[in-house]
Amino acid sequence: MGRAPCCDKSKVKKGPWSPQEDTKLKDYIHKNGTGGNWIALPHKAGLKRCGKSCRLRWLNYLRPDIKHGEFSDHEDRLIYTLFSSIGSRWSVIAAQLPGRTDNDIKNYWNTKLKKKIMNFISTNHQTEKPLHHLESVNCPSSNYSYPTSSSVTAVDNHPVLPSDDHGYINVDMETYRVKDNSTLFMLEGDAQAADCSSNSDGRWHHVYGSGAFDAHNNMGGLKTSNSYMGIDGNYSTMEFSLEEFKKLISTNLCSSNTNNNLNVFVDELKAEENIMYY
DNA sequence: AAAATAGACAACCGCCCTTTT
DNA sequence: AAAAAGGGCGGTTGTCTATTT
Repeated sequence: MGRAPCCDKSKVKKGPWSPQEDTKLKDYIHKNGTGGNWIALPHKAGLKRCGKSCRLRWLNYLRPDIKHGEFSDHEDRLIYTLFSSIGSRWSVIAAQLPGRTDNDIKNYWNTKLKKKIMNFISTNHQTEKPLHHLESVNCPSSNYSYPTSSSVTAVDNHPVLPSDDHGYINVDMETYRVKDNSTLFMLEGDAQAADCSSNSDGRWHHVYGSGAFDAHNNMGGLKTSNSYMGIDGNYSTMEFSLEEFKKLISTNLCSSNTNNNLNVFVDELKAEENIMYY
């Protein structure tokens, strides 16, 4: 037996909201707030709607701080970066984009952004770089969990990076060769993170902390145990060769300390051995 | 011009988790 | 401690509009 429905569906209006209904809901909430009970709200507000429907309408559309309109390139990159690392946890992603709702982002991803990115990866134009660098992102919470190989799927012919049961990717660096200087790697840990990019001569530089959330100290900034990472958003820039870079990663992955485990994602690989973490 | 199809996004459903009783 | 209720979330569907046939 399933759980009882939250309201009598036969007495409740469904489908698109009319402007009159919107006004009623807005007026009621402006005067009284939500009262901490969405189920009781429609009756009090004189709406023949399910409480959940009212909640959704308010949170996704009527709320005054909602941002409507086009997504910026910055937002595109942020969504892509977060989706690459945590998958379709839209509410977590939305929390990083002020004014955007999970529903909005989900719709945007499914209808536009995914195609845009797939198109970019498959056509692989040197001159076109809609997502040409990764955003620095904060780890959303202390119980940040990574998708494991069982929860990720290959897109087209792009293989999926293997990961262990804890979601940490087993990096076989031999698999990933830098074909040109536009290849990007992103490192991310549960309490600290680093971005890497390469400069024109193909050497790695800008290995820096991204101001990740430190779950253990409950504050921004990075652990200082790794000298190449910046502290409190102050990036310390060092140059790394690819070999040094590989060593850096393997050192961290070998650590038994969770804080030092790094998760590796590959973005925008432009070689025939393209790898997509999805 | 009309019908069919595709695109966009609002809205719903059902499940899960947390809080309350 | 257990059951019920409420809230939150992600997947999916429904509806409206734009574009193509």
